[in-house]
Amino acid sequence: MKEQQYILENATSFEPKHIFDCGQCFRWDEEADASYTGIVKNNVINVKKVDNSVVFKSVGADNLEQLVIDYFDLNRNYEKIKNELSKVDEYLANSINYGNGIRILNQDLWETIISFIISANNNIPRIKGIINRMSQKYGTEIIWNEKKYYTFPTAENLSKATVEDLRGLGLGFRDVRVYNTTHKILEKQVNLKELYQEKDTQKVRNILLTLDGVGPKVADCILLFSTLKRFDVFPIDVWVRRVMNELYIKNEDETKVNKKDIEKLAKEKYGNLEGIAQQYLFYWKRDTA
DNA sequence: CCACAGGACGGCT
DNA sequence: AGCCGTCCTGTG
Repeated sequence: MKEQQYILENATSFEPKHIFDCGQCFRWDEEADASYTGIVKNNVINVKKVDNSVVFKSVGADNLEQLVIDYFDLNRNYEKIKNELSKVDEYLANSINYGNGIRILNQDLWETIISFIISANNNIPRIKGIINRMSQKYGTEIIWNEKKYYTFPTAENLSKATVEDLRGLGLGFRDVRVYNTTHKILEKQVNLKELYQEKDTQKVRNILLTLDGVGPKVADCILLFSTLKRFDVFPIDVWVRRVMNELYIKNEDETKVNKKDIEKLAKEKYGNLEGIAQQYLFYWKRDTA
């Protein structure tokens, strides 16, 4: 396989660390040379920021440039988005300054659904381990620079795993959820392609909520981080609850803060860009914790 | 030994 | 509709 390369010049709003460390993806690892290597669809891609350029390398991709433009959402003007959101208040402006290179990825919908079901009550190292083992067993091998990588398994391949198989990979109580959702999607009880036809985010969200293991937070993550690409959602995890409480609500006990209140506040302040605002706030709060 | 980590679910009031 | 115990596993 011949190695391909694509270089993005004058890359503002593109910082690999910000992108890969803001909790939206699980298949990227940092290399010794500060580049990142990850798996996108059937490709292994290496990303490195050099001065103001970003160098993408891969093998086997039909069109690396198009793949990268799609995945990293390069046609979206983040400078404009950041300018707009920075006007909201000083808090958000500061968090945007902190995570100025964040971009929200266009990740495969199926992969995003399963990944975030696994993320429930879980931490990132373990989530990544589970997904790696799953891919190793049910994905396809790719060799690059003499190292083995594995694509995320298709629904069809993953459906060959029994609940016990999944438990063996370390999914814990999420095994049944992944099993049920895999089969539900494969049997088209939920047709993923149809989700793209529906404009109303809440209707898509309600459909996602019928999947086992998909609750409010996971549904919002799927809507935001996948190719569904909805910004009018506001995933609330412990970190977002914490930061929203500290900045605005100021309840003595953050666990008592009502999710509805946070959602209302986010909608009022950040409007239809609330999903992107959430990423800056989350990254800032979690990274400085 | 226990607490807890990017929640969901089900069985209670 | 809200509250709360429970769910597997690795780490501190």
